[in-house]
Amino acid sequence: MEPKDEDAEQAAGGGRSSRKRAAILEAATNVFLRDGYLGASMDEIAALSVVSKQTVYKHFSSKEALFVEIVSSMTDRAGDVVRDEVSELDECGDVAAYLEAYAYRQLSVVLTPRVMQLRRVVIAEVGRFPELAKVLYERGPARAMHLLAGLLERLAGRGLLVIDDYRTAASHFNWLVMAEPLNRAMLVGDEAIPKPVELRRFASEGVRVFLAAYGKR
Amino acid sequence: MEPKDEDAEQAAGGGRSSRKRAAILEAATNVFLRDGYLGASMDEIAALSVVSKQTVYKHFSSKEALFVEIVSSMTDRAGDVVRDEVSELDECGDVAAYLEAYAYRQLSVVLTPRVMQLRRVVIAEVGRFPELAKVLYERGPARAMHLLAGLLERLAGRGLLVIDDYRTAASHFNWLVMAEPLNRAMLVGDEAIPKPVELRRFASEGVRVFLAAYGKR
DNA sequence: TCAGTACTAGACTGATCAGTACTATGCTGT
DNA sequence: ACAGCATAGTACTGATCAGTCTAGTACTGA
Repeated sequence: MEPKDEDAEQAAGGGRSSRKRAAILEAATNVFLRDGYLGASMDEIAALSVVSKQTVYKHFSSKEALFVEIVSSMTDRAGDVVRDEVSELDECGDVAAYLEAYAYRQLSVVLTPRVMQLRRVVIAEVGRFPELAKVLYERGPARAMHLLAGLLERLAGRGLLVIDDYRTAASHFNWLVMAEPLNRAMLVGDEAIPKPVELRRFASEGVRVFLAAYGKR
Repeated sequence: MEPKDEDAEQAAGGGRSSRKRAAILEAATNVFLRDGYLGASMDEIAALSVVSKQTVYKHFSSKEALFVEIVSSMTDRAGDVVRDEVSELDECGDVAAYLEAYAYRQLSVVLTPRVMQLRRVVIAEVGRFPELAKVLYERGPARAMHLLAGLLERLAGRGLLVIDDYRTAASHFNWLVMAEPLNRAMLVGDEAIPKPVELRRFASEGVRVFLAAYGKR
C-alpha cells in the first residue's frame, strides 16, 4: 500500500528514509543556526535527529554538503515568502497606504529570529562559502529590490510616482524602511527585533520620506 | 638610556615586552579577521608573531581575552576616525555639498576590507560574545548617528533643514547613503566594495532624497 | 515469507587545538 | 658584569571532531 497517512505524523511524507532525512535536516538547521558552521557538531546533529551518524552520512556526503543544503533551502523558502506576500497586496488608490503595507510585510518577513540568524551564519562564512552568501544576497535583498523596482515602475506608469531610476528608488525604499531595525538587530541580538507596532512606525516613516522624494509633485 | 628611536622600527615603542605584545596583536588581528574566532588557531598566531606560544599566554590570558582585546581596540579606533573626520568638515553655506562630503567620508571609512571583515567576524559571534557586538553597534553606527543627529540639529537651527525627530532623520540619512553598498558588500564580499567614484554617487543620490524630505521648503 | 536495503550502536582513526610544563637561552637595568 | 625576568622551543595533556568501519537489527516491498 502506498504511504498516504504517515505524513500527518511528520512533516515529510514518503518512506522511512525520507522521514529520517527530514529529521536530520530539521536538527541540523537548528544546530547550524545556533552554533554556526564550525561550532556545529555532526555528532550532536545525529543525536538530535535520533539517527545514527552513519545515516547522516548516507544522506549527506559531508558537513559542508549538509550546510549548503540547509542554507540554500532556507534561502529559497524565505525568498518565496517575500514574493508571495507581495502578490497578495492589491494596488488600490492610496499609494502611501499601499507602500506602507508593502514595507510592513517585508519587515515582518525579514525581522524574524530565524532569518536574522541565517543572515549571521551566512555572513560569518563569507570567506569559506562565498557562493552561498552571494546566493543569499541574490535571493534575498536583490530579489526583493528587483520585485520592488517593477512595482514602482507600475506605480510611476500610472502617474502616482516620479522616478527616473527604478533600481535606485527601490534601494532607497528598501533601506529607508529596513536598514535601521535590521542592522541594529544584527548586532544587538534578537531581543532587539522590534515589536509589530514599532515595525509599523518604521514602515510609515520610511514611506513618508520616500514619497517626499519620489511622490507625485 | 630611554628608548626613543626604536618605535620607528615597530609601531609600539617601549621595551621588548611591548614590542612582542604589539606583534602578537597585529598577527592575531590578521588571523581573527581572516578565520573568525573558532577558525583562528593560537599556534598560528604565535608563529606569525614570531613569538613562542608561552609568550602569547603571558600577555593574554586566553583566546577569548585576545579576541575581545582586538575587537574592542579596532572598534574604538574606527569609531574615533569617524568622529575626527566629521570635525574636519566646515559648515559652509551649501547644505547639499556639506552633506555629500559628510556622506562620502562615512562611506570611505566604513567600506574598507578591514572594517567589513570586522563586522562579519563580530556578527558571526553575536551568540558567543553578545557584549562585543553591542559595543560595536554603540561605537559604530549608533555613535555615528548620534553625532549626525547633533549636526542635523545645528543645520535645522540655522533654518537649512526642517526636521521634527533628529534621531529618525539621522538614521534615514545614514542608511540612505550607506545601506545599499554596505549590505551588498557584507554578503557578496570585499570585491563588491564600490570604487570612490561609485561612493560619490551613493552619497549624492542619498543626499538628494534626504533633502527632498528634510530640506528647506 | 523472504531478500535486500536502511538503520543502529559504538568503537576507532587521524587530526586539530587550547592551554600547560619545563628547560635552556637571551635580554635588560643597575 | 651580574641578577632576574622574559622568551624560545618543544613536548605534552585532554578534549573535540569529521569521517569510517563493523557487525548486528529493523524495516520494506514483492
